[in-house]
Amino acid sequence: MIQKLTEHDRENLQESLATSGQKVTPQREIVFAVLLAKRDHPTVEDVFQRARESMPGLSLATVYNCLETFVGCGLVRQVNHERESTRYCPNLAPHAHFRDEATGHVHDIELPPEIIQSLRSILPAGFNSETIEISFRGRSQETAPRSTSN
Amino acid sequence: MIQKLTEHDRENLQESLATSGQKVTPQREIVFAVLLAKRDHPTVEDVFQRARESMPGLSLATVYNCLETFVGCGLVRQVNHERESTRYCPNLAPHAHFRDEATGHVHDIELPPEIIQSLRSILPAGFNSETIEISFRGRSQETAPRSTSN
DNA sequence: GGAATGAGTTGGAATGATTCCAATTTGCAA
DNA sequence: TTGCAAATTGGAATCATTCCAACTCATTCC
Ligand SMILES: [Mn+2]
Ligand SMILES: [Mn+2]
Ligand SMILES: [Zn+2]
Ligand SMILES: [Zn+2]
Repeated sequence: MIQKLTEHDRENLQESLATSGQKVTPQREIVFAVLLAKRDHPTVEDVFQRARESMPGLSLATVYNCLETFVGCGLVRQVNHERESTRYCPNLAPHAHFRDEATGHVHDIELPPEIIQSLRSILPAGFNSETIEISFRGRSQETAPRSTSN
Repeated sequence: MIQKLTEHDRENLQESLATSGQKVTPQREIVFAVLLAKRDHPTVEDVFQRARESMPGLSLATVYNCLETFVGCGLVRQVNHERESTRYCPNLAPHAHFRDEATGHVHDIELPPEIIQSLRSILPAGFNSETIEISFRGRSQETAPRSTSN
């Protein structure tokens, strides 16, 4: 069900792992491919189900391990909303998340650099932030079904 | 250990509860007082410990219940960071949170209305958001020990 | 080659915050 | 008083995540 990684994506995976002294494995390839295949912010369980179609023996523990590894080497971001299961996002561009309360879907919202700047500027002296997380909650008129893009 | 609610705070509690058809109880008074006494974004467990000093028989379940009730009637906000325990905040003014990775402390960051506006404006058409949450993560030069105000 | 080494994987057990539930207790109202 | 409905309580159940010990597999070293 899951298509192989493109040459480019595979290289990206390989290099990112290499920088933190880790290797590409069949499991990591598939988990990464699953994330790229459908960018709908899947939970670990979602990833597990999808990845299993290509690799039936894959274990849930390994999915947790792979995702943790990817987060560690900056290949993907974790996305948390309230107390729900953690979701994973391979979009590395600065962006916020919009959580549709009706459907549970999570959408990426592009974040202009000037907004990020103005946010940083509201921090009092002495506060140094490496990370800013912004999440919206509400309803959206769930438009285009959103293709199963790359 | 915990001082009683001021006349003003008690009224506030009473009215907020009333609007959603609920009543003031000794447990709710104490839990609310605990939140107001030390605005350090305590976890449920923190609140439980502090409240027990004034009411030894108080149960953890009740603390969960009270806090849920307060969130429901808009008296306090929940604050989540990553996968950690939920924290509670009685500051109703629009504000972001800064989580100090060194100490674990959570600080309120005032949020100017124009920032909120500009954030709303980045939402594509069709997205209606009722809530925006902003959280910073980083280090702060932990200044003034922050008084046990109010 | 064949053993040693070490990262990665696996299944299942352990954790821990939160939720559920059934039994009491409480505050009012009939 | 008696009866109710809401609130409280203690303990069990949930469930995402973490932990762990055994196993696999590729690579390095005689
Ligand atoms: Mn969607
Ligand atoms: Mn502090
Ligand atoms: Zn995203
Ligand atoms: Zn706050």
